[in-house]
Amino acid sequence: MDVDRPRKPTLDTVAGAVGVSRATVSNAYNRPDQLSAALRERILETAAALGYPGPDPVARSLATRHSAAVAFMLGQQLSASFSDPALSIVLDGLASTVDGHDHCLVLMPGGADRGGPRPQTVARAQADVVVAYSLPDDAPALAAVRARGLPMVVIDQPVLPDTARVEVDDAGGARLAAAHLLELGHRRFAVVTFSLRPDGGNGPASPARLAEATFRVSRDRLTGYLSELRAAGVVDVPVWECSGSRRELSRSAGRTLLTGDDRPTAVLCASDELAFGVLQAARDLGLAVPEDVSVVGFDDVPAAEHAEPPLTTVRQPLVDKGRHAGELALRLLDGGRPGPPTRLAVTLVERASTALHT
Amino acid sequence: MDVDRPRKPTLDTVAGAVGVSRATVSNAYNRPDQLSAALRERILETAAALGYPGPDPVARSLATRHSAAVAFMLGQQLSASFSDPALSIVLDGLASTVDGHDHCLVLMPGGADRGGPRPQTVARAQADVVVAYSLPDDAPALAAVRARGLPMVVIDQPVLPDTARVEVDDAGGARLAAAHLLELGHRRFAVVTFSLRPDGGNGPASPARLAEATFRVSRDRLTGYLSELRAAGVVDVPVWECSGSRRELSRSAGRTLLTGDDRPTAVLCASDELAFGVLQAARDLGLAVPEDVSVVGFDDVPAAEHAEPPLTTVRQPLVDKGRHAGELALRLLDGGRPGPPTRLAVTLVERASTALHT
DNA sequence: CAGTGTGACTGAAGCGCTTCAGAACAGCCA
DNA sequence: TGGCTGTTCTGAAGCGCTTCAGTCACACTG
Repeated sequence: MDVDRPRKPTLDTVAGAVGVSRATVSNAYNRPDQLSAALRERILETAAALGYPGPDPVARSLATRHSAAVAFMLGQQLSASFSDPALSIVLDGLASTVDGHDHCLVLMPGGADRGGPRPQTVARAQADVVVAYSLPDDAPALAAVRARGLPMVVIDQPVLPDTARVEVDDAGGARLAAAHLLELGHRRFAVVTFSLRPDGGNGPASPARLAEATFRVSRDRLTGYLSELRAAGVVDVPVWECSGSRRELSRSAGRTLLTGDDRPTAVLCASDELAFGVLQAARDLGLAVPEDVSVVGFDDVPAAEHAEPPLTTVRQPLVDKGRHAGELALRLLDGGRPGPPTRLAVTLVERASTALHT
Repeated sequence: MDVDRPRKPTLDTVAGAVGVSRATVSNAYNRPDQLSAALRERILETAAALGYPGPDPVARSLATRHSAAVAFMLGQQLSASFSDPALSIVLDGLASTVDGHDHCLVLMPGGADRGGPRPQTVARAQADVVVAYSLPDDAPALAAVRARGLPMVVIDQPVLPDTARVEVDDAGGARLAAAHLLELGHRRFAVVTFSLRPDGGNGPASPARLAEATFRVSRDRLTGYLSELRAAGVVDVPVWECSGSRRELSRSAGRTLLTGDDRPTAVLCASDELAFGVLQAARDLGLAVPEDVSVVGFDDVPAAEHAEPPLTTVRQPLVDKGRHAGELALRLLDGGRPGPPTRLAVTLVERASTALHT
């Protein structure tokens, strides 16, 4: 039955039909200036008539030695993105930049091997540059990229030799937020963070665990918060680690943290999403925000503005982050050198979830 | 300067170093049973020593004529996923299925050309099966897949000849929800939906516009709601179209819809996310849910259970949807035929956002 | 000892394309 | 007419791998 199924047309088929060489047909697609307009027209028409969909991308990649694709490695499951708007926004910025230059995006979700994608997955990906987003420092996927000799740009991650980097001053931003609260007169704090390590830990985090954090973002924000507080003489601040970034997790964290007489008057969260959960917890407990407790987030996702009350938070330029990463990737693709890290600015956005401690 | 940079090692390099044929090295990676364990060991060691990262994926794809990748086409921007948890969950199900079989996921976000990815992007994607998710019926990307002769599985979309399909009974689910409300005694309704067409329309939707909807999901859910109501004699139900699925959009829709003396006593939403906005709007207006107004959603995303009040909604198996699509894609990849559509069941989940109309 | 497997390895074709050095030819100027 | 410059098209090499029909040597049978 397969016998008389017509084979898919190739460049040769078209060349044969038109009566020109294969090179000419190739040029018709890739270098219109290399042949007369009339012939090109004829070739394209014949191709259409034969149902030839244009040069095969794989063969083209092999011949040109680049695949016109950038791979994106994640430090978490994809489903995490619905509870982590920051990820989707960054990814979107990246995708549109890359797509605008006719490159594809190969997605490699993490969560498998120490937080990152499996090395095997990396080895088989058809891409010639990869961008890594918030992987744990020790993810094997990182080494796999190395092994393939692919250029890499990292976002929200520690310095790796010979990679392009876009980074955000997480620690500085966190310090801004802590300083703000300190200025408002707060002295009793709590901190809520997302994962420190990809092991599902959930609950109060010991100093030992803090020291062992492998997710750079959690580590930096946390360090920023705690160091600013310590500088002001505030120590022994309880830190609660959520195993993910879903607000339900921080909601129950909040309910524990905000119970008791010596409850904190201010809660510093590692992300807006976590802050939303804490806001919820306060409501659950009948506490008013910001009258009874101040809450700050981090990221300034679109929903922060519409929260109740509108959330004071540290804004980081999420779309730019993705876009920049995309541009760096494109540059590396063109043989550019990594260059110094791009550092994006963060700012404190004061809204209604923080107030003077009375 | 480039002159003495060592070229990347290839299969040949390794073969030469070990003193065997290229075929044997290839076998070492792909068919361990074709050579002695000792030789294989030696080959792998030499490869490691030379820094050979394993067979080049592109070359391998060309030779084997399949790329071990599945492409995923979206009917919207990627950033939509943070306001559309359903998308992330489906995508996650798909990604993990596909990755579990050592296949990559090539992402092609939409929003560009009549809602879908650009045909050009499709033409260049290195994948040998594509999954289309909620594209408008007339997206050019669909034709581009056709032209390449790639097998396709569609999710949430109308029947296309010769494609595998996973579908959900959207209309039936919607009818369930409407019937539930009818049973509770409601007679004054409003419907809030997301986009009917990818043109950014936002506001009350005329019957003409309803008739022209190109997003199948919106169309079916809407039709389900309205037909069930009509069957009960309820007509002239106002429909509000939001230009996206963000809850801020439905929040303002809700504020308009729920104002006035003859305001609806029940609001049917095309998704949970939209329902959350309506819940918010009711709160804004000082209306109690479900006492003053009942609200139902659609999807049953994780947050529905934690909403205030917990949301009555139509549950569809989101993870299964992605997983099934992934499995179908893998089957098509293996040369399987499309087969009849997989239809997933929906159920009504009654929670606290709906009550008797008193 | 011829005959027959069998396991281990190889040669060469081929996947569908790009690219580059050149061939062929026309037009132009002196 | 002869040399030159351009334009248009071609031949062939090569991208890095898989695969399949063998070849070869070696043991095992009767």
